[in-house]
Amino acid sequence: MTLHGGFATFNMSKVQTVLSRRFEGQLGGLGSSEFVILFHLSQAQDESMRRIDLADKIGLTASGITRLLLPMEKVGYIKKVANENDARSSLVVLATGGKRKLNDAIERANLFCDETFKLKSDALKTLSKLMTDLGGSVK
Amino acid sequence: MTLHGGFATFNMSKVQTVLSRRFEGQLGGLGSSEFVILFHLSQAQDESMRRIDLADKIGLTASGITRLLLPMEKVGYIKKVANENDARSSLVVLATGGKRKLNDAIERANLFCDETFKLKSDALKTLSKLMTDLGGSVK
DNA sequence: GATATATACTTGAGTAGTCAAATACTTATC
DNA sequence: GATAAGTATTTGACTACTCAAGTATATATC
Repeated sequence: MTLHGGFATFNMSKVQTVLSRRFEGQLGGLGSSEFVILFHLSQAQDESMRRIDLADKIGLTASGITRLLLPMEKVGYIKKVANENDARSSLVVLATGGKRKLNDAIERANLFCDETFKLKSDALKTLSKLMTDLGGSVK
Repeated sequence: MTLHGGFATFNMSKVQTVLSRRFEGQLGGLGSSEFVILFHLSQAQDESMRRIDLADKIGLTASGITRLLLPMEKVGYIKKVANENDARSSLVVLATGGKRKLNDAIERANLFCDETFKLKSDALKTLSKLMTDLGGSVK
């Protein structure tokens, strides 16, 4: 049945908007995309990435990244560093302000996740795996 | 492990944005939320719903619905009908223009789904069920 | 080593929402 | 039947993006 995919995406869209709206309220003034950016930076080698790789990683466009990073640089969450090997791209580096904010947000996020997913841990494992697979293959 | 939920939602967010961006391109000028609205209207009794129920169904706020419906009424996809039983709310009714547009979009959507989910049909069934459950329980 | 093509990023203009406050009606309580 | 509290919708001001086009640099080809 071909609409399987359609229904899955309808509901995914709903779950995602509702969840991320609620999630955002728990993040201490951080947008959920900002949180994800800081998180990925913290996991990356040297806590830095090219903007384009960041965009791919989280599924936004390059221009979306530019617009999101602008205010984050102003308040000192990230820094912009020239790329020696390729002058077209600059590197985004996690700054100390961003590290502090991220750790704070992770604590809140953990509480939120515990609360939200308390009773659904089997389904959650399945979901997590599915999403990780899909997240890697979608382009 | 508490971050299970976090990772699941990160990836869900990515899958969702990427997928819905691509989906939208296949819809013949319809936004993906517009598509979902028309679809739910077509399934509803008398092809009509209260705005607030529509909002709950698809996970948007009432004001989001207001803004989305405005242009859709202008181009004749839906109509606004007073509610006899409760003058606070008006009913949204699927109009002929919307029906035509929806059928057209469903055909395209089917092609898109076949194409996108071709090789992933097991995972898809699981995903579909999971999302339907979650979509019902999330609030 | 010029020329074409591709990549990384930014910018202008627009869209699809959000939240908080305002309006208009309904329901419950006394 | 007035008054309070709740529900449905709209509006103003804002955010978080998108796409298309532009700029700057890099890479491949001849």
